[in-house]
This record gives sequence, structure tokens and C-alpha cells, in this order.
Amino acid sequence: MKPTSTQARLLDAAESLFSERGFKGISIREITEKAEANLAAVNYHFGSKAGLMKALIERQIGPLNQLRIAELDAAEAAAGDQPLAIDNLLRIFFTAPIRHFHKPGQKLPNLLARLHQDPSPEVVEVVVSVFQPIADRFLTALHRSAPHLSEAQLITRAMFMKGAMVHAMSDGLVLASAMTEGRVSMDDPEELIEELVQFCTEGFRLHTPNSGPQAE
Amino acid sequence: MKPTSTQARLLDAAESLFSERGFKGISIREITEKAEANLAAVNYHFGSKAGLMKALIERQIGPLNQLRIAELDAAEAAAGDQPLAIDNLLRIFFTAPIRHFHKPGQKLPNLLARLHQDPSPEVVEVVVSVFQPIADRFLTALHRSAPHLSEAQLITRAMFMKGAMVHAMSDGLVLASAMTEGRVSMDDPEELIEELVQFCTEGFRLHTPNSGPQAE
DNA sequence: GTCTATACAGTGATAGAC
DNA sequence: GTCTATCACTGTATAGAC
Repeated sequence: MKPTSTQARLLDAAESLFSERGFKGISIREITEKAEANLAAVNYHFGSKAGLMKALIERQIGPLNQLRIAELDAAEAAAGDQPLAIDNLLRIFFTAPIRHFHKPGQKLPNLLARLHQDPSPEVVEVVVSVFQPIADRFLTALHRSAPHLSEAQLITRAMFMKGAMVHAMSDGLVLASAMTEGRVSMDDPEELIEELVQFCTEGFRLHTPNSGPQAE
Repeated sequence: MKPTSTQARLLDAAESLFSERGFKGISIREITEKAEANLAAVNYHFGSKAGLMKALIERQIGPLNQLRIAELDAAEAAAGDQPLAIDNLLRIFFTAPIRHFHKPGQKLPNLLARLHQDPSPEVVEVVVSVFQPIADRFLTALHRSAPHLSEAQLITRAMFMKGAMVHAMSDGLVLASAMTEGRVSMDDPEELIEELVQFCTEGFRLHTPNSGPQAE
């Protein structure tokens, strides 16, 4: 099985292996063996193991983020001067990645979830470069859609939202699957999207005092 | 600096090093060097690198979970037959760990967040053994407090909740800090607890149809 | 029991031949 | 573009000192 280029075979092999066992859990010897390439091929084509990971992440996430930004642009154009309703905004944010990744056997979200928490500078650099633009774009829109929140509240709740999404998508959900012993929590992506949209929308709508103990 | 036992020095050194750079990111040699112990000390006292991590996690999390379960027991006893209000239940769940960990320089939550996503069997075993009991306990209570939700909805939203909490606690929040460039989202733990309680309470209260597209 | 030195197979990376 | 040889490093195991 060597119908494709060495680069493509390396990317495919690395994607499935990293997704299964994590970045640090896979050796480039395993990758090159599965891809039927030489040990040095990774460094030749991608510069390093981290470079290979960055390439495969961008291959998957790049188009997805382009799609999300295009949909947000369209929705904002249609709304004119009006800010988007929070649930519409969140639906745009969640739909593309969940539809794309929420399939049986798709393990890349697990890898992404782990990368979001990885402190090594090489990994941080990749994650920031891939997700920074889309995060900025949605935070700005969210700020317009939820003007009742202080900046600290907005960022905090955006963290809650990101945590909920990342967690829900990484099917491994190691604890969850161990906890629930195989009872899948939700297998229809459309249902998961809607649950997540509703859950977070309510959270963003809430208007709470933003500091200190004070009576209502 | 060798006032304490070798075991204690190893635990302290490993905790700070793992928290900074992750489980796989730190070598036994670095740990034993910082602890002024011999390379083989880790394997002698803890059996393996994973055994050392398990010991330090249990040292920190064990008492915290005991406290949470005691508080839940007390609240349920006080409520008699009545299920607890969702916000009270969540407040008990969040308060102890956030008060304990939400301090400047405290990086253990970052490690815990990463461990929750780590696929290696050795790590999964530790995480499950430490968090399974408390997860079961709270899921049961949550089921009583939110009887309007199907089991799939309950588990799904519990995942959202866990994701939000874990994400909010791991201050690194690599993306967040990069995204917001140092603007701390929320430094008062009590404020963070209350934001998280309110955010998730609204999410659990929601009553949505639990399958298929159907008009309201 | 506790600790030490050392050996072993595995890792990512690289220089240089082809 | 590919390959081999080699480097410094990793976690682990064990023999033996105290």
C-alpha cells in the first residue's frame, strides 16, 4: 500500500496513531513503519515530530475554521446592524466541528482536547496558531451579542463554553466512558449540537452582579 | 535541603515538575535530581513513574473528595426526602476543589486536566480510581434533582459541566491566556464558583425534547 | 529496608552517503 | 528524496553496598 506520496502517507499514519495514543505516546518509528517510510522521512518532510503534528492539525482544522468564519460573516451580513442572537452565534460555532468529527471511530477530537491542555511550547505554538483567529472572531461577536456581561464574565463563560465543547467532542471522555460503562451519552450529532447550544445559551443570558457580595 | 523522607521529597518534586510540564514531559532523572535522591528511588518507593503520579494525585485529591462527599451527605440529610436544589448540589461539587486550587502559582489543575484526556492505560487507571466514586455519587444526586432529564441528557450535560469546571480551573488555559494576553478572567475563587454554579444550573434546568426534530 | 551504580532497550534528532 | 549510522536521552530492572 504505497499509492500516495510519502508526505500523505505520513500524515495519514500519524493522524490515526496520534489520535489513538497521543502525541508523546507515539514514536516516529511507529509512524514511519506504518507509513512504509524511512525513519528520517518525518524530519525531512516536516522538520520534526511536532511539525508533522502541526501539518495534520492544519489539514483538518483549517477548512473547518474557514467554513465557520464564512458562516459567521454571512449571518452578520444578514443581520445588518443587529447583534446576532446568542443561540444563533453558538450554533454556528458548534455545528461544523461537531458534524465533522462526531462519528464512530473518529478520535481526532481526543487528540485536540489533549493538545489544548499540553504545556510544551512546541504544542502551544501549534494550538495558538490554529485556534487563535477563530477564537478572537467569536469572542468579538459574543461581546456584541451579550452586552450585559462584563469583560471578565464574558471571558470566563467563554472558557466554560470551550471546556464543555471540547469535553463533549472528545468521545474518549475517558472518565465518562468508564463512569457510564459504554452507555453512549448522545450519538446523534444534531442532538448533541442542540443540547450544547441550549446549555451554553442559557449560561450566557444570565445577568449576575460582577463583583463582591451584594444583595439582589 | 533534605529535611524530609525520600518519599516525601520525591512527591513534592514530582508534583511541581509534573504540574509545570506534564507527566510525559518530565523524566525520572529530573525528579530524582530535584529531590536529591537516586535514580532508582522512584521505582523502589512507587514501583514506577505512573505509581509516583498516582500517589501524589491521591495525596491531594483524596481529602478533597472526602470533604465533598461529607458535605453532600450532610446536605441530603438536612433535606430529608426532598431532592437538593440543583444550584446547591453544584455548589457543593465545585466549592472544595476551586477554593483549594484556585491560587496564583497553583498548577496542579493543569496536570489534572491533562490527565483527564490522557489515553495511556496507566494514566486512565489512576484517573478512574481517584474520580470514579465522586462522579457516581454526584451523578446519582443530580438524577434526583433533575428528574425532567432523560438519562442521555443528564450524562451529556454532566459532561458539559465537568468540561467547564476542569477547563476553568486549569489556569494555564493555554489558549485563554494566549487569547486574552494576560487579562485574567477571574481571580477571586468565590466569584468563579458562583459564575460556574449559575452557568451550569441554568443548563441543567432546561427542559428540551430528547430526540428527533419536532416542533415546539 | 534503604539506597546506589550500572546495564538495557527504547526514544527524537541529525549528519552524511547514495 | 531516501537511507544508514550514530548521538544523547528516556523508563525500567537488578545486583549489591550499607
